[in-house]
Amino acid sequence: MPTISDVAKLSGLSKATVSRVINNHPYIAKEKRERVEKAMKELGYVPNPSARRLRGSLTSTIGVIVPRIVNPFFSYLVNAIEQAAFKNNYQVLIFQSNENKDKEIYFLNLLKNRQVDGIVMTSIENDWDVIEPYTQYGPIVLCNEYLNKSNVPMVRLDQVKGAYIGTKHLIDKGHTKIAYCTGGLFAEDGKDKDRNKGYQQALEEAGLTLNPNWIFINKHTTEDGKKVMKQMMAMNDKPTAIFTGSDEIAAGVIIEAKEHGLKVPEDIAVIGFDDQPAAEMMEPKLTTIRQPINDLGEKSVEQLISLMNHKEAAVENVELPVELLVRDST
Amino acid sequence: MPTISDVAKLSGLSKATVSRVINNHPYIAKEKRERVEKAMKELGYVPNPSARRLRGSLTSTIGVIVPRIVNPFFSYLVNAIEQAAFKNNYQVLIFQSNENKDKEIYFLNLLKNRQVDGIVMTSIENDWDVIEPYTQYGPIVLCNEYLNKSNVPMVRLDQVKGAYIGTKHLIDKGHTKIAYCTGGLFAEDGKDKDRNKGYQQALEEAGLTLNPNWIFINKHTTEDGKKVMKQMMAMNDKPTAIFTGSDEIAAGVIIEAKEHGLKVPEDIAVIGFDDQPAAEMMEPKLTTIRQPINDLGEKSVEQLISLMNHKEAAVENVELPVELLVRDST
DNA sequence: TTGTACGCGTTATCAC
DNA sequence: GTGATAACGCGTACAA
Repeated sequence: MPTISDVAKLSGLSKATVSRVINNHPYIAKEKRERVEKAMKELGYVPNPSARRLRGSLTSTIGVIVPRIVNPFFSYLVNAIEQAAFKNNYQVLIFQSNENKDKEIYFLNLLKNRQVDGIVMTSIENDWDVIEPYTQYGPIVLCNEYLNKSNVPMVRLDQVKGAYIGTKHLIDKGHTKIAYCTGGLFAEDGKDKDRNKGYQQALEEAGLTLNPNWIFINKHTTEDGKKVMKQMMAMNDKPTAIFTGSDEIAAGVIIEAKEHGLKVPEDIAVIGFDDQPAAEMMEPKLTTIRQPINDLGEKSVEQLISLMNHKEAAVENVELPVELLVRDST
Repeated sequence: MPTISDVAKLSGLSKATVSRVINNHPYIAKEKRERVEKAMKELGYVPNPSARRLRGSLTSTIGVIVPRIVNPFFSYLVNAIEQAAFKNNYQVLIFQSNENKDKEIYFLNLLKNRQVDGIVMTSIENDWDVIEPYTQYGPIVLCNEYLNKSNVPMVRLDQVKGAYIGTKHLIDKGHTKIAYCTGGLFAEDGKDKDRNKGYQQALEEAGLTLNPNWIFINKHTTEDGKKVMKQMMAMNDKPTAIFTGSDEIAAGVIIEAKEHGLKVPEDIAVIGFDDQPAAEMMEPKLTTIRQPINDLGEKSVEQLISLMNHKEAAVENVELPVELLVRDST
């Protein structure tokens, strides 16, 4: 592994000059620049990022923290971020927090140590109070997450509207008994609170009252969806439609419904969330809410880069629109 | 960002002693060790990985190169690798090559620069001749890839058997006209050559002759699957079954078949590959070949770690078994 | 058992 | 325009 000194020696110039060539400084004699470049090529020289970082210069590297990479939503988001970063000559480090607080802290420390110039967080495990101190070492952008603190840049989706248009769509189809799944606890304040609001808003507007029996909390997976369907079938007063909160849950609901001879959407209408690839593979094809994942990634990177370049760039909050995709399950 | 000197100052000891504490050296007085630990906590000290790497010590970091993270096969594989690495106190850096040769080289250079101690490659874009030189800087393990060079550790699946048991299953079901999709060119030597072999072997054993019209090359996506189905319908002599090579392609075939009123498996039997989550969500549920992705990741990491620890550990080639999952599409 | 001093590869400062 | 040189934070040989 050749170093800058090797290049200097081979080209018969000083380390300083070589460094200047590497970093595109002005005022270098054409002839010397070429000698350096030739030497670099000859030795297969590559600058050592550790040394650069240690020296204090920027690293052209940003980090992305995701909870679980196997979740398609996040793998698509990571991809979008990676593409956008690459366009801007940034390299991406991907971290999986596994919803673990300690791992999250570990990754944030990479900011402290200049391993990365900035971080995109697509989930938050720790309280903001413990994350906040890290912002002094470099910018942190919240992507798809949302906090009631004012000084954090956030890029996110209009979740209220997502749940609202989904529920509204079911109402427009004539449904009045609409079940609802949430990944959280259906609390005023907490996970998925925006979606809860959208759901309730649509109900209210239509003059429908919320039936607590039809609210399913802490649901995430296809298995959860199956369980939900089982529970609904055991009810005396059964819902005729369900807003599931994710395509996975929707899949479980549909599988279980068919298992028992129920027809979708005739007996039970189902609406998903995310528009994952599987949504189109199901039978019936799933009506769902599409989230502009690519925009989400792009805006986050833009935001981060501008923050990295001008320390005091305006902290901007971006809210992206979601979209209803009507297919065959409603 | 406090440094080792700050800790030394605060604890009233030397940098050397602090360093020893950090690295768990023997022969440190209990009392001093505690003073150091107290100081570290007090300052929120975290060692700077760049400095460590520069100094030449190992980094407890391994890199994983994947072609596209949005491909569920790879996101699950990355997850498996990450979990296994974490268990062994290794950190994982994930790189997406996007099937780009230059990006691959860029990542391999991180090995040269000691950014990572070793690399798991789950795909290979460049010729081995250009990758090989990098092995002198640290171990490279091929995971799910396969090369006819003897000195590279490889952990992979028995693809011959995968295609064989899939095709055999269709034959056992009474099919004699079995189409086949490959991601490659159906050449003797090249991408997917093992699967090609398995397919042909099963055919031969059953005394069936291969019909070139039923071989579809360069297929990868759900869209490709739809096209394949269209092509098959336009044939005079139509296959009654198809080995698709991936669950995505299988999904496309099934969607298109149903679109045209064909019944699966009565009119056309379909078998996938991978056992992705979507396989169970489809209607009919997809018969497919399950690959032991977790084992694949675990073995690769094991292999890599043993190579990193004992320079001259035995280069081991592991071949993992695949499994047929019979569901409703055949 | 502890401390001193050097070097890892790079870039910025200063002097020429 | 170019070249010495110090400094970034750390780990280790050597000395004590």
